[in-house]
Amino acid sequence: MSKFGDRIRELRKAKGYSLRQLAPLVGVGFSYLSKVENDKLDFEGTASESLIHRLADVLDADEEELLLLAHHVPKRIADRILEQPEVFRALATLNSDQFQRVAEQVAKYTLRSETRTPK
Amino acid sequence: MSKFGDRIRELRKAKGYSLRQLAPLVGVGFSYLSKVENDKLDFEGTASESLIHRLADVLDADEEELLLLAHHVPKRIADRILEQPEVFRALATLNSDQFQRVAEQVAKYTLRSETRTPK
DNA sequence: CGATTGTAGCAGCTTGCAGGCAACATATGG
DNA sequence: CCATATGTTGCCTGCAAGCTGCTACAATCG
Repeated sequence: MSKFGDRIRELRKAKGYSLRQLAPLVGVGFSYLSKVENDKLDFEGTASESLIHRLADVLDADEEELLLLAHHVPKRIADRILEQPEVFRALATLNSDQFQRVAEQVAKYTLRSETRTPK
Repeated sequence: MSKFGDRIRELRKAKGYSLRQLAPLVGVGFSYLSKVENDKLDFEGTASESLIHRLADVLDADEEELLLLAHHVPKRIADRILEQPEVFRALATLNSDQFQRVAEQVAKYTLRSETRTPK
């Protein structure tokens, strides 16, 4: 269940790259990329944030999505947490129902701004 | 402006420990502790999460508070983010007003459960 | 004064992360 | 069948984080 690796492979194929083609574009060896895609890294863990950044760039992907799949907290979110720790600490304490309601409120605000720029 | 170091010193003094007394209790050298308190570490960065954990333990402090002061995202919060990424991504996108309103809703829920256990 | 405390510099050392390399297997097309 | 492109895997290495462990020195205080 390595969603991250699967997603990378998906994106790579969508661009028609082989491992050996993509590797130099993101500045690593092709064998390392294979391990990343199959979650077979020597150590316990995932690709570095900087590699994910380059991958997102070259593959025209959503960097935050990739970071999250690789179990990294994106900086944009981390910064907010460090600015307003109490809010996030409280948020993490809520039960599912309460959290769900907060999520709905957040969704409302988000929808509103998306509605202003329709296709 | 090293809030973290200052807080550690505060907690240590409150317990009446000297650097040389506290150091063995958390398993590091006293000179290293001094550097931690003064934010004068050889490298760019902060104390490790494991050291912060032991400090919180020995000093009877709030581990999450210390982690946040040291610019680490506590696991409990990180886990929530990885479970519900979309919510947190949206949350980080809100402007100050919107965020403020969400914060108030969260605070309400939190207050309610605190009210059930009065002093 | 002498003992304790904190500050600071510097030379290591250990571990884990990040990635390279070479050999191998597999597949595909002519 | 061969040649070439592709993906997989094991081992090996470089480097930086996060310390240790001195040493020396200044400040404080009883």
